[in-house]
Amino acid sequence: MMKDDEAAITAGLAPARPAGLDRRRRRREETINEILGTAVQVMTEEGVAGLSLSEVARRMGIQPPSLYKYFPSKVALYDALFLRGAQETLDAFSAAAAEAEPGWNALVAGTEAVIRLGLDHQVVAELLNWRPVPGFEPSPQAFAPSVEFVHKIAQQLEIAAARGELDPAAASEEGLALLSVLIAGVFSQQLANEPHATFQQGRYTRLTSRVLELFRSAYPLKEGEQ
Amino acid sequence: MMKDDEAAITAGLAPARPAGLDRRRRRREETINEILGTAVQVMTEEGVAGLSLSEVARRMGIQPPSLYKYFPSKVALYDALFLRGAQETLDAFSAAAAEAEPGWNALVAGTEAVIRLGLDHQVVAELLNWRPVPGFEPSPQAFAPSVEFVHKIAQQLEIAAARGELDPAAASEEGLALLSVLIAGVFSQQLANEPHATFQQGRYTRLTSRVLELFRSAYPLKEGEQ
DNA sequence: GTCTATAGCCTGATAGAC
DNA sequence: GTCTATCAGGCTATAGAC
Repeated sequence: MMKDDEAAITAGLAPARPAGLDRRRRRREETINEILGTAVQVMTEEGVAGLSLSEVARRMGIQPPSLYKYFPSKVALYDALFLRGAQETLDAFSAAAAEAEPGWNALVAGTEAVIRLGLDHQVVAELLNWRPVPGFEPSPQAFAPSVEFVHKIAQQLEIAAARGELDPAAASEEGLALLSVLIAGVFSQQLANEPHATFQQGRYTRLTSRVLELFRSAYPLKEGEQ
Repeated sequence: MMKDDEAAITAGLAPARPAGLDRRRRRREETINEILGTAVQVMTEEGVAGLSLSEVARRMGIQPPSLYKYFPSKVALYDALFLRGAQETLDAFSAAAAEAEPGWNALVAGTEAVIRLGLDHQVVAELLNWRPVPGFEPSPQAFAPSVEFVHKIAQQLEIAAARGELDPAAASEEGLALLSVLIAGVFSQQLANEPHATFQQGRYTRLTSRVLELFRSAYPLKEGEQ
């Protein structure tokens, strides 16, 4: 059984000054990335919970014990996948939001970018948003980007309220919960019922902007607000 | 369990043949129900995909091969769980809707009942709404109640439109998709983030009526409609 | 319909040689 | 860091006695 070790992040950063060590570290990171990529492939075929270290090793042409030089346990591998996925999600939101006008427009752009990313990396999205692996919970470090992500959404809600694009009540716990319900609804319906559709054509994802407008209409500006 | 006591009691009273066959069939159904119930327990602890026939047998105090007298394979067991869950969901919706005024009120009552049922039977709800078991797809028979369920919702949308509670545009493919997005959003967020909360207290489920009102406002009556 | 026994796989993880 | 060898267990499913 899984010993339920510390789900430590194992992308160990050695102090490494000399040049030879640098190259070795780079090779190590490449191998780690190959393991993560192969793991995603396996999960895509066998389900998130169906990940098998033996199968990963088999596909990489190495022996299972070698994997333990990079990840001390299966849980640690899940943790690394979670961390990478959460960071990518945060980056996608930030990048899309940064290119739009701050406030409501940034929120819409960021949301769409995150849904698109999730469609492209479905198993990772499952790992991030649901709880498909009993016994696995992300470590605080792996979860940190997700926290930051929520924080950024709240920020944009506040900006939108300050700009008079939404009623200030939208920038609240309730507003955040409502927004997350709408986005999760679009995403989970699409994934469960039509996982291979594109964002544009998906029966549910194509409702994204309609749903976001619905959110906006839930917090209409009151008389006298800008 | 108590099955043995019951068998002992009825053994002396049972008339010759016809009733004997009857009793045997009833016992068989009881065993099947016990298997299904135990399977739900195991899935609750180990995840939907973590269901193990050996573990079911262990908890029932029988040997694994005995299970094969009732279900020819593990997939067949999943299928039976799916069928039972889908039927219960349909029944819950129908019962709640029947007690309310047909149309919008019935839709609201039915929706709430289904979400409550899902909260009480979370693993079954996962099996019904997501795809947690790679390689398992419900058979047409097991899926039939789900089809009927969607049909009933569409019916109530039409009734609501006919009664002038919604714009007729709500009774469309798009309206159905939008409604399913909203309900799935509430449910999946609650399950993923606060699975142990009650319907009343859940950070997301308590938004249910707010979200349904939002749906209604997405299809406002036009001038001149009743 | 229950059981024992077992086939024929799979898994995660460790020890230790090279 | 790679390997072989192996532990110690898990699993689904089948065969056949009772």
